[in-house]
Amino acid sequence: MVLVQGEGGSGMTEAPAGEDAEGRVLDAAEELFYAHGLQAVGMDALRTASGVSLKRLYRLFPSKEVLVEAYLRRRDERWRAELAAYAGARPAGRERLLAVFDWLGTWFAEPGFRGCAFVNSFGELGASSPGVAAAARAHKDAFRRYLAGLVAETGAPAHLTDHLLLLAEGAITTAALSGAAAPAHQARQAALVLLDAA
Amino acid sequence: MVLVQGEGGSGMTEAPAGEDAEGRVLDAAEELFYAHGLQAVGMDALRTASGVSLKRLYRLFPSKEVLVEAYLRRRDERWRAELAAYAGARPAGRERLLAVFDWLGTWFAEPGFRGCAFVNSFGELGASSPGVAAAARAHKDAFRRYLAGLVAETGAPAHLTDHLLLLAEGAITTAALSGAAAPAHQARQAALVLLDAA
DNA sequence: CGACGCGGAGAACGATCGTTCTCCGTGATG
DNA sequence: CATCACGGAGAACGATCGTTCTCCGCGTCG
Repeated sequence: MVLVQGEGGSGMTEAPAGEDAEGRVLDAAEELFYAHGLQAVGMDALRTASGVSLKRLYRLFPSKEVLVEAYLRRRDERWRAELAAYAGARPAGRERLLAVFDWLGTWFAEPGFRGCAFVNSFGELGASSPGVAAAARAHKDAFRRYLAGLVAETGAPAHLTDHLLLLAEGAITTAALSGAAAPAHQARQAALVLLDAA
Repeated sequence: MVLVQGEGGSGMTEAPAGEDAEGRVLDAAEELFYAHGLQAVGMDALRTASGVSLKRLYRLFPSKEVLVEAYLRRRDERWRAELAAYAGARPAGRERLLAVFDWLGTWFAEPGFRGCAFVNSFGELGASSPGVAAAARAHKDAFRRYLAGLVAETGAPAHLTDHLLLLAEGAITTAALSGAAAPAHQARQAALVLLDAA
């Protein structure tokens, strides 16, 4: 009967940080994994940062690899939701499509910006972890599909999607390496040229 | 007197693989670090792959970090030399500039291609190793300078350099994640549009 | 021919990591 | 009030890593 042991047992016994244990673990994972890399963050650091005991942590995520994949999944969802919310506030068409690059600019300017979490994770573990590689590919595919939708709204030919995707990816990488937000504006300018030529 | 202990002592005692110890270590480092990542490759794997004893390895490179930076330095030089040789064989101007993207296509199609070694290294250790971060920035700066020279040869405005740089970076990342060489052609098409519009 | 010193193979060392286990306090239950 | 099961803190464990040390063979030089 009581074998459920799913959440807090008898309904919300304690909730120190206004969130449940899984949420606090994922918050800590997102902050630490993104800032320091996957291998550089140990389970003990996650435990300290989240305040969730090691035992509970391993019941929620049976291995570090599972936790890493959960981190990537949630980051993908949040990242795309943020982008969609930002661009969705602009009128459909060229303006919304170009807003993607404006949003990149605000992202690049955030403190602690360190490039694309999926590119970084893929570079670090993609060769040895099929799960990480698959998560990175899924993220990029989803981003491309979103971009394709915006391109279609402008009536531009579909192949423009790939060109703009390259500009966006290049801007993310270049902003991460250089530490500047300027690549977002440069990408927007180039995108405008491609859009006008299409 | 004999305190020099620089190379082989009394002139080339043995050279199993047609190269000196430092060269063999760097060859092994380039292959293993690029294929598996920096942290995933231990000094013991380098020793086995290079055939150079641990003692000698540590005399050549006093720490793993020094070896990693030497690997990045040499990879930067070789990468740019290959690119320059390929593009330099084409007539100066638009053709040579576009040849950069052709060369990217041949690179992407190589077996074992796993993206930009500098982006991968930066994502993995850039946050904790200033040397790795500096090497990555130096590589990207050098590539940008080379591209700027080619742009200047075409008579196009200087700001085209940054736009083409974003296309190239985006192609590298996208090719790595997707495992396809197509991004090189897409980037070339987009570059042609930008070039025509300039 | 005998002593020496360099270099290689690999054991050893201390640190750290992912994962599991032990011990103890606590809160609910009869 | 006594019992018990659960969860937390953190020690323990085995593996692995970067780095150093030991031991030994072998070529060199007086």
